[in-house]
Amino acid sequence: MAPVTELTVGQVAARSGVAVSALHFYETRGLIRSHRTAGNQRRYGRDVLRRVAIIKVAQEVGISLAEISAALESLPEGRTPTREDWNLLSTAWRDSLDQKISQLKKLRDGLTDCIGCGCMSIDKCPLRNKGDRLASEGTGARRLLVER
Amino acid sequence: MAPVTELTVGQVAARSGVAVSALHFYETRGLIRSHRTAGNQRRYGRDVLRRVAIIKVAQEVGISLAEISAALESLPEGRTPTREDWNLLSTAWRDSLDQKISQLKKLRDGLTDCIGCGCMSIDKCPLRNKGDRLASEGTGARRLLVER
DNA sequence: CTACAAGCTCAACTTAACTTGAGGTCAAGC
DNA sequence: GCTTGACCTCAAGTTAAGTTGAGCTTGTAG
Repeated sequence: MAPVTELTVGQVAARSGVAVSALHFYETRGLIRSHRTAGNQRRYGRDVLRRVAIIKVAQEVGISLAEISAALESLPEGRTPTREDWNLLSTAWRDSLDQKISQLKKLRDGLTDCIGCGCMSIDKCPLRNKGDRLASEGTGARRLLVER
Repeated sequence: MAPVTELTVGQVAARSGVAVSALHFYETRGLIRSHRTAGNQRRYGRDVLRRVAIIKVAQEVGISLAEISAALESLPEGRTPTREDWNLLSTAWRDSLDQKISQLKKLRDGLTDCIGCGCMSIDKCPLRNKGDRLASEGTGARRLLVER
């Protein structure tokens, strides 16, 4: 077979809709890999497109690069996901999405309940108390964001 | 009437579950206000607790400090929200929450549909195409995050 | 064979929302 | 009246996910 067409960064960028600088960045983070030409330029196999696609989907679902990286690395041989692997990943990610959705729903319902009550009374407000509990849990550096 | 008890930063921090440094920070951002004692220490009225409560709730809903600040400032006289104001704010924020939820749902359903298809085929995958469209929209600096 | 586009590396900048630290002041208990 | 804990200011650091720019090399089309 003729060797599969290899792609340059520019081509991958164009086809994947990700900036060249982002591809470089992903590479430093170990999310994608490339080999180099004699002239030190990157060349990618076609599988990089799938990898990048997965990265983007996962990001849209609110998964951090670190987590994505971990998920990809957890695959045997660190290979680009096959259909089977993709089943596992997407199922897991869908679950995390589900969780996030139900969290937001809880929040929305809390907000809805609070409309008109005008309470925010520190002791009684359900939304408030959530925060209080969180805060009283420790004095160390607190999380930057809501637990997801 | 005896003057309403005033609170120190430390007390506000303890009662609101927000770090002292965060309160200072909110002040520089104009989210809360304080007056000073002869010795240049901050003193807060009780209403600051409600303000901080609102800030935290809004943040949990995924609203940025900038937006919160704008919302609070949009109130006549920049006052701490009354029950009426709170109705307006929480309704608006609930709507934005609703939007976010339905966006995530769409994403989840896309993910669900894609399970097993293993496609990620750049052309056919609905999730993929979303990204592609975004990318082909311009060559300028691209958004840091998904539009919310 | 010579432009000029596309690549390369590395360092620095960006935004949000704070935290941490240094160096100095204030206040309250004993 | 002194010690200790709470405050103060201001500058710099932190994390995520990239982007931007400078200075230099490759590769390709005419």
